[in-house]
Amino acid sequence: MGSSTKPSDLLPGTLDLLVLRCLLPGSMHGYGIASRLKQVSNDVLQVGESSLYPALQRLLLNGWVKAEWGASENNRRARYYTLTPAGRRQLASEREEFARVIGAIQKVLEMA
Amino acid sequence: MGSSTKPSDLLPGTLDLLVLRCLLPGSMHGYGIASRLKQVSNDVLQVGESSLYPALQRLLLNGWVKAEWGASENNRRARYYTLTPAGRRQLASEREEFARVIGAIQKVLEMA
DNA sequence: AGCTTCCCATCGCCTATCGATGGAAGTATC
DNA sequence: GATACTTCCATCGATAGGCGATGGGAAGCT
Repeated sequence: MGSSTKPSDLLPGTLDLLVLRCLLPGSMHGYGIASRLKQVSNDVLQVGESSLYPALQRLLLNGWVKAEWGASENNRRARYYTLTPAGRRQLASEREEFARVIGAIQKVLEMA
Repeated sequence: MGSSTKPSDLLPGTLDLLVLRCLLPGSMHGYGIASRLKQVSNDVLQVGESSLYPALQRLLLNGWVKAEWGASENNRRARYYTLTPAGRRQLASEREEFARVIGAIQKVLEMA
C-alpha cells in the first residue's frame, strides 16, 4: 500500500445531496449509486454501503425517493430508487444551500 | 424576522479548518474568531460558542495551536490562541483535502 | 465445489455540532 | 450605585450522521 491518495472521508451532511443528484437522470439501485459516485469522483468519494443504505432509508422516510424491487442488468434482485417530485425540490434546495455554505467557506479561506 | 436567509449550519468537519485559517494572520481570542467568521461570511457561518470552544480544545490537544491569557482590546480577560508550526502544516493539509473533496463533489453535481 | 462479484441490510461505536445554561468582568445609563 | 448590556470564558446533554464490522443470499465462472 505504498500509493499516496488516501480514500478520504466525505463531508458529513452532503451524502443526501450526492445520492439525490445521482438519481436525477433516472432510477438506480444502491450498489450502482455507490459505484457511480466512486467512478465520477475518481475514487475520491468512497461511500460505504453502511453509510449509503441508512441514507436511502432516510430519503425514503422523508418521501424524497420511492423504491421498488426489480432485476438488475446482471439479472440479480435489486431495489431501484427513484426521485419523487418532492425529492426534486429537495435536491434543488440542498444544492442552493450547499453553494451558499461553500461560498462562505471560500470567502474565509481567501480572506486577507 | 421576516427575512428569508436562515442562519444555516456549517458543514461538519470544516470547523477546524476555518478556525486554523482565522488564526493564520495572527492570534485571536475565541469570541473574536466567532465574530470574524460571521462577518467575513456575511452571516452565513454562525459558529456558536458551544461549537467553537470544544474545537479550540481539540486544536490545543493536538498541538495545532497554543493559548495564553491576556487582555482584549476592550480591556477584558481573554485567551489568545496562536498557530503553532504544526498548526500551519495542519492548515495546509486540511485545505488540500478540502479542495480535493469539494472538487469531487462538484464533479458529481455537474455530471451528465 | 469453491470463488468472486453483485446486491441487500443492520448494529454499535465514535465524533462533532448545537441548544441551553451559567458565570465573571468591564462599560454605559440613569 | 443599581440595572442592564456586552464581551468573553466554558461545560453538559442530546442528537445525528458516517463508518467498520458483520451477515446473508443469489448469479456465474473455473
